[in-house]
Amino acid sequence: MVEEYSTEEEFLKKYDYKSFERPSVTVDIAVFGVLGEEVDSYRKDEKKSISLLLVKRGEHPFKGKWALPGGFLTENDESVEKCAEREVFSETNVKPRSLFPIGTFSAKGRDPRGWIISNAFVSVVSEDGVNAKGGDDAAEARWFKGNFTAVEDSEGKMKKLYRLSMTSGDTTLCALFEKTGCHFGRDEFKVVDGGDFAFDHALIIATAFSILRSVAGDFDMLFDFLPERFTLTSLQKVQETILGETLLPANFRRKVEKLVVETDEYTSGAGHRPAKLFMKKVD
Amino acid sequence: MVEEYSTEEEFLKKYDYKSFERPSVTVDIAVFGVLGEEVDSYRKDEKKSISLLLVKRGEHPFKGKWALPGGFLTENDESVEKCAEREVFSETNVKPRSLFPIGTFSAKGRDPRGWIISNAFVSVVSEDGVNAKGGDDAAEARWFKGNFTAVEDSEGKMKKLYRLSMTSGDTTLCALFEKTGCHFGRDEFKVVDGGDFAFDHALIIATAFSILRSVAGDFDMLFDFLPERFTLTSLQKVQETILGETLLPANFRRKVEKLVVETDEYTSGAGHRPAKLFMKKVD
DNA sequence: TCAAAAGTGTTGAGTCTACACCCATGT
DNA sequence: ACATGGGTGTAGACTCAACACTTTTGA
Repeated sequence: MVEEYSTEEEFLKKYDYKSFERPSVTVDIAVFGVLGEEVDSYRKDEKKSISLLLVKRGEHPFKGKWALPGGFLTENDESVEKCAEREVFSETNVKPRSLFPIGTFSAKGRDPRGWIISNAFVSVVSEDGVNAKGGDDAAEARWFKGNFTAVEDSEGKMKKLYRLSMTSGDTTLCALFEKTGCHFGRDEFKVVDGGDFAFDHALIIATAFSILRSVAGDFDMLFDFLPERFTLTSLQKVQETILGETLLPANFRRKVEKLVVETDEYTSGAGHRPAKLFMKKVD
Repeated sequence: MVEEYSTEEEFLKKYDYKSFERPSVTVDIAVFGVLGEEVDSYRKDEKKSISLLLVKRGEHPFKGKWALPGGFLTENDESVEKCAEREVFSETNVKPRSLFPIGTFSAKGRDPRGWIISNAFVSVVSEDGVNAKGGDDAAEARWFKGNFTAVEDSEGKMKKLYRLSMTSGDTTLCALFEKTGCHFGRDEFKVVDGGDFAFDHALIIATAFSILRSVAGDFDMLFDFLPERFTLTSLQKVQETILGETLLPANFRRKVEKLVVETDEYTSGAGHRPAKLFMKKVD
């Protein structure tokens, strides 16, 4: 490689870029949705919660553990985004509304099979087209209700601990993290207890939750969780769910009114006053 | 691989994760600094400008073109961050203050040598310890004064065009982009004219500038451009340079006063009233 | 009738912007 | 003396959180 070549063409013919030691590359996607739960009274609206799609691994390593959907980058010249889109579709039968890169995870030892690095993404799917099912190599795919919050440390100690808790039916997965810093407005975490997640997926999930929350003010992203037509309250619920706090309806309406256009449609059959349906403003 | 293995151990022994087709992996870093330019009057302070480190390629492909510092991930089990840090140090002799992942670039055809994907980073170095010089395989390393702004389209056409212009001495590099969207608060660009940059580095640089600007309000990041002790005006200049707009000093001081602690040191010999030196508050 | 959500109006606290003004320095 | 940046004060504009209040529906 220190040899001299006179033309680029000649160089390329002799150059073997595969002759070096190199990692294998995977893609993992944190697919988020804001899904509804049934509720008691006919008057009340659905309670929403932030949900994340996980698949139970059908093969070694981590056979039987829960992991993010994803897979190897093996199709020649396929981009990581295309690969991520393909993997999400094969697990959910839904084309993701958006796909956002949240970093490459490449810490030593993250995969027992060897030197394998993962390009992680956050993806958002809308509540209407959601029907997860285990596809190809995944034994089972399920939506987990997720929660990622700072925990109060027992008096005195100043470590910033965060707990991830994910529930689906009778299955609950937990993990514990320490916040190690904040750069470029993005929190960084270290795993204290990886729980029962496969690979380093606990860390990827924590990062995904943190980044999702940090962009909770971006309404273009919030729209992706909803159908084309939606009520302002459902939009508010999405933001509240991601932020983990409630907002005052009057103030929320004023904030979003420049970002939406009203339609002439209304909801009905909800046990209370009908709500006007809105659409995202395209301008 | 569809065979059944009873234990994870047995599986790992037989599993050859390298048997699949896979890309080679590189790391490219947009190293930013806010550097001063000499000025005429003894009274005036240095004019600052946002600068980016580029290296002139000494080898094919793109021999003689300017590229971001970077290199292949070839050292077994090395993480992408470690690799990026090592590459920056070998080009600048400066440990980067911070390193922020801005995505993986993997579009088909981005590298003429074949299927090679790049993990891109933004890095910030402080103005005091900057002494760029061409290291190992790079023929020459130089700081380019950079500019990335929207251009007014000649009447009517609504395409959102952006121009990147980089200057170092008598060398000027230009490229043109179209903004294709905005997801998660991050602008996305398509190359209209890649100019004289190597590989797809025009696109990586545009993305880097855009992301840097989007986090210009994060003071922790701004501090990384400065020495440990600094004047409030120099901090203001850094933010102004990145934002591309001027701010009112009185308002700026009020905004940052909670984020810094004063020292008992002052500047001197500046041809005007001395300025108190401040430090980043750690809390 | 009434609980729940849809939707409007208002007030006061706090923040931000723009500008006016004085201070200290090296040549 | 004076241009230049360092630094403080303040009035008006603007934004936003909080709360009060009216409307409309399905059972």
